[in-house]
Amino acid sequence: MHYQQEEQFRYQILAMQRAGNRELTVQLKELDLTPSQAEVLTVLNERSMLTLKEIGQHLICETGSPSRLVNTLVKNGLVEGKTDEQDKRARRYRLSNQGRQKCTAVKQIEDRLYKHIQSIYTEEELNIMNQLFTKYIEQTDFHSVFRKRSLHEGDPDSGEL
Amino acid sequence: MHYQQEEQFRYQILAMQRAGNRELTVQLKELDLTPSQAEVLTVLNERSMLTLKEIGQHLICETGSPSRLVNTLVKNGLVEGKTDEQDKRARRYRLSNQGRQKCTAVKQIEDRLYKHIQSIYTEEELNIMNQLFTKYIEQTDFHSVFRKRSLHEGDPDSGEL
DNA sequence: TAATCATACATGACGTGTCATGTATACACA
DNA sequence: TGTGTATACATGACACGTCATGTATGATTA
Repeated sequence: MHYQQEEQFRYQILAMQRAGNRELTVQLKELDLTPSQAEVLTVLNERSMLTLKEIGQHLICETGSPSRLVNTLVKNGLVEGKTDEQDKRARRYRLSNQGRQKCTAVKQIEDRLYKHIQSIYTEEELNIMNQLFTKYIEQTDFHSVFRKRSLHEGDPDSGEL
Repeated sequence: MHYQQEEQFRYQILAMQRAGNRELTVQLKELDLTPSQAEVLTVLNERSMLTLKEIGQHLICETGSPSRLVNTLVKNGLVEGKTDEQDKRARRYRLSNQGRQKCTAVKQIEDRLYKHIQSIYTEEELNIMNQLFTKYIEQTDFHSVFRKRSLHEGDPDSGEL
């Protein structure tokens, strides 16, 4: 078959993502959170008082602005938002106390996931894959997300907000 | 930071899948198809007269049975289904003529994607990643999908239907 | 045969990714 | 100032992945 490696690669990426997401979904259910919601909490835990647009720029999702996602978290009392004084179009969001508590619980669940990954791959193998992944992601819109969130190894800082 | 490599790995898998899916979505839009729908067509092109359950076992998706997905394709005239004679609970599906035509168009788009992957990675690099991915996927429900669809390199046959 | 359980599928619900569109505010500039 | 354009966000639409539940049919067995 033509492109056998490429086809396998494509579907295996899909399978890895789906499998990981399912695992996370199950674990996060006990916190009444979805993986997407947990990602927002994590972002707001690292940098507070972000606007919707800025939150979106830190997520591996959404071309547009994740208003529904954040509004669900506001409705559930995990995130507080208030209109920006300078720019009344924008709203700035931060974790509530309850949100901060959830966030530490999320961290524990993420740690479990990371331990699972460690049980499958050596640091060397992860390093190889991460470097190869970067080659692909560099060519996509997501590259800036990784820089902003300091998820790339050598990154000293994330640059401007 | 703890688990720096593992966290980067997790999010990069997500980003790769999202980026690839977006690219495919754009390309497939000119065929009025979604990536999921295209996957069903591809599966039915390789093996005809499958039941819903069997189709589901060949997709990288769905714990359950993808009835809506297939029904959309039936409604759009790309797939035909008829009740199984032996087992009246089951329905067997196959491509219509129109579905077969779409399928060749899908193949061209997939080839473009595979060429794009080739432009980023050498065969050697793909081989390394594929082997590492397999270590993860072996531990998930998706392992059987890859065997059934002969998407693993050494697979001589896919076993039973 | 009748009762029970398992299976194949359909369907409704929910959250989400994506796109298109609408609304309020900010800004630029004549 | 007023007018047009850009921006931040909200919202509706659609398809999908996931789960729970319902329905028809098949299989088992008392």
